[in-house]
Amino acid sequence: MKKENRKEEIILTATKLFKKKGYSAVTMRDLAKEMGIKAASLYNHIKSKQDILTNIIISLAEEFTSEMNDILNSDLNSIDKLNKIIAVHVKITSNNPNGMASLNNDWMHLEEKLDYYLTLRTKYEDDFREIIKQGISSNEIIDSNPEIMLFSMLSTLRSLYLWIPKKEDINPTELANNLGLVLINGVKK
Amino acid sequence: MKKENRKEEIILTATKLFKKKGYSAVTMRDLAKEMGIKAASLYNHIKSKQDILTNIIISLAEEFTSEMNDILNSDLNSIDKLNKIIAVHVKITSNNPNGMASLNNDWMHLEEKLDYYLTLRTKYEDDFREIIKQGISSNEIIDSNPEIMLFSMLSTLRSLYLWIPKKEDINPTELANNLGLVLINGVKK
DNA sequence: AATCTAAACTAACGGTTGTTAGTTTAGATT
DNA sequence: AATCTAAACTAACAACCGTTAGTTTAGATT
Repeated sequence: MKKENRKEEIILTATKLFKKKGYSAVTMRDLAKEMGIKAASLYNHIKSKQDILTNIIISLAEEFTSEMNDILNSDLNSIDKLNKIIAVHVKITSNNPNGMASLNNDWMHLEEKLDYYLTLRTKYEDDFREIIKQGISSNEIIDSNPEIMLFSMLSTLRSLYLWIPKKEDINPTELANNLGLVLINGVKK
Repeated sequence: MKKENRKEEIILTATKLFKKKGYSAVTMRDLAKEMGIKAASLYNHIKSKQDILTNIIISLAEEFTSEMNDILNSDLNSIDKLNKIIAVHVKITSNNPNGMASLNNDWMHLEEKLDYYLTLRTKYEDDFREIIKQGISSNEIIDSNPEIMLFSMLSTLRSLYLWIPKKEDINPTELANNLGLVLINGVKK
């Protein structure tokens, strides 16, 4: 099926445009023009505009869920689990920074799949929080507000999509390491 | 002029809707319905949809600029300057979390004022970066990549708008203190 | 009582939206 | 050579968009 190739091209182009202007501001005519075809032709490959967004977001959300499950099933200590989470965010974001923009900013425009997305997201955050609490119990992490620590780390990781494309010179492994140091050890000497 | 009151009500309502769905997805009819009037009536008070967005974003951006200037003109050491920056973000975001959503997510839909906004933002980031570098020079901050430290702190601070409204029980001063600890000292024991 | 005015209203505009229906094109398969 | 099919096309749709023009309403000022 060549159709799948073309569909992926369309989704990739849409992802780029969604990053720049947001889902709602991108029209099917914008997308078609960027592809060099007419808007109606898009419908030979995709079901709807909605369908494109769903495709972008759900596949990423499921990737995060899968990686989190691997980490939970590992026997790493809490700090190393946090380092692993950081590495996962760097990896997934490096592979598709534009898609991460949609995940972060346009999830509310999902329709049928909105509830499913929210389920995955809540589960991910719960798992993340549990790792932090576990680290506090085992005396690896300071006994401070776990909610604030979760929020701070997750905010930074969710913003990677803005930052990674601007620093193509830095390599993902090195970035994950440096980021781990800053997030886990702080900036103070 | 009573007109100013009504205008502010409209902007406040628009800010709430923009937070929920983004600027492009909110129509003037949505906004009017939320106000309990007809779309055309909005134009007795505001110039255009664009004008509302500009109003929301530019006033916030100028507030940040002004606060940053105060910090630069202070004689605090670098770590205390960082703590001050954190407190400023918590304060401004607490006062207008919905507006911060527009600042973060809809700035690209500014038209005439886009260049001005970008000038303010770049200046703010440059000043922030310079404080970090100064802290490295004076041996207060670890000699790690300042770009990564800037990115990490700024990401967390820019995400406060998502978090503050969900935690109304926490007081702003306490939040700023805890956040300062986490961002500056890290989470590791 | 007559006048003014802020703020709502109705009606409509030209343009844009996502999408469908039906048609054409050109290369691959029989 | 005849047939099939993926993928483009043109044309059009009903709905919705931001905005303007002109009118009505009701309370305050003269």
